[in-house]
This record gives sequence, C-alpha cells and structure tokens, in this order.
Amino acid sequence: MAKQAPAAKPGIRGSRTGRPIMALLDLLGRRWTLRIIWELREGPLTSRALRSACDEASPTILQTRLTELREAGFVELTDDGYGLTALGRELFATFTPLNRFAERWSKHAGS
Amino acid sequence: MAKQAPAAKPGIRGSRTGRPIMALLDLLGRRWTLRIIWELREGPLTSRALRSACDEASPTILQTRLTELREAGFVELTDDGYGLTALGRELFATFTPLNRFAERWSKHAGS
DNA sequence: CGTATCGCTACAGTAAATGTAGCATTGAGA
DNA sequence: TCTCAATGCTACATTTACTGTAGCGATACG
Repeated sequence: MAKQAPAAKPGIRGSRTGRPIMALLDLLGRRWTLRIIWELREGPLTSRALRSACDEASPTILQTRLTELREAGFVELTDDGYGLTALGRELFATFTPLNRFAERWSKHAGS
Repeated sequence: MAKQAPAAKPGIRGSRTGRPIMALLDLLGRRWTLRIIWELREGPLTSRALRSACDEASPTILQTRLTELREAGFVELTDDGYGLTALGRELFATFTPLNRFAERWSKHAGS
C-alpha cells in the first residue's frame, strides 16, 4: 500500500472515493483523533497539557494526529497552544449529541 | 467470545473513568468501527457483503469489531445478517450531521 | 550562566491490523 | 445422497500502527 500524494486529503483513506464522509470517518477513526478534538473543546491546550488530558498518550502519536488534524483544518497552533479552528468547533458541535447518547448508552448496557 | 461481565465495558479504554463519552470515543475511535456502523445504516448485511462494503477489509478485524459492537449493543446478528439495533440506529442518528459536515469540509479543502 | 518550558523527534519494543487461506455449518439443487 | 455455494467465523505469518522513554533545539526568565 504505497501512499502516493493524492489530490484529495493526503494520507486519508477513502479520500479518493469522492465521498468526503469516508475520508472523514477514516480520519476520525484513528486512535486519539476523537479524543483530541474532545479535549480541545473548551479552549487551546499546550502539547503537554493535551498529553496529560489524553491519559499520557505517546507524544509520537499525538504529534502525528495533531499534524493530520491541522492539515484537515480542524486544529491550529496558536500562541496559547493547540486549539480548534472554527471548522474544528463545527465538527465538535456535530458530535455533541454523542455525549448525551453516551450517558444513555451507559445506563442501557449495565455498568 | 465468552461474555465477561466486568463493572464497565470490557476492553474499552476509558470505560473506568466513569465518563461514558470516553468509552464511546474509544470504541468509535477504532479502525472500521465508524465505517461499519455507516455501512449498516440502510439495513442488515451479511458478513461478506459488509466486507465488500468496507473495501475488503480483513475479516479478522471486522469480526473483532462486530463482536465489540454487539457487546456494546449497537449491532446484532439476525437472519438477514448483521444489522443495527435500535440503539445502534440512535447512535447512527447522532452522527448523521457528520455527513453534511463532511461535504462542507471537502469544499473547504485542507492544507 | 542555569533552569524550565515549549513543540517536536528518535527509536526499540509491543500491540493492532492486514492478507490469505480455510474450517464447520446450512440449505438448495441435481 | 452427493456436490456446490454461501454463511459466520478463525488461524497465522506479515506488515503497519502505536507505545514508552528519552532527549533534541528553541525560547524565555532569573
């Protein structure tokens, strides 16, 4: 699976299908991606603060994800650290209902 | 495939934090999970039809994800194949806005 | 200068996913 | 009954992704 530089979103599986949702699902379906967006919801965090928020995940993978998220236009690096862009906040807003769903889910399936 | 019954969600990172959203983000943030739910949106698929829909992903990992999704209560195996449960359809509904967002995002064109 | 943080990277080790093959079961057809 | 095809599912070697730890260069403050 050689990854050439495609015209669509670089390195994002499914981005060549012409179905943006596939590219988005692929990007979001990578480890820590959803979590990062979630942790940045209330404002920018420094790379190390983000790492703490993400349960001390490996800086290697956080850096990788942050780069992907920056290329996707969801995250930007400012003087205050990493923060969601306007687009990123829109994305976050789309899965805000997830939070309420998660609460219902946790009651449904025991625990 | 033995149904273990720990306090939280078995094998789901963050399920012990008491924040269901973390468990859900972890589950959804695994490769093919979002995609599987997406592909089942219009009705049940057999395991092999699902595999085709998922770009011929490895049956090993699809089986793993399907088991996780079944344990989470999002997917069930019926006579027609794998399908979303009522809960699974609710979950799908929460990220339906993602589709529209993805369209906007693709026009925004990152990087 | 010394120290402390920042963003970021190297690298060995481990976990996860892939790709291919195939098993056991079921049901339809000859 | 004996194929034949499709089902859900698994084995296993290879490849890729991620982890954990350490540390770099740059910047800032005393």
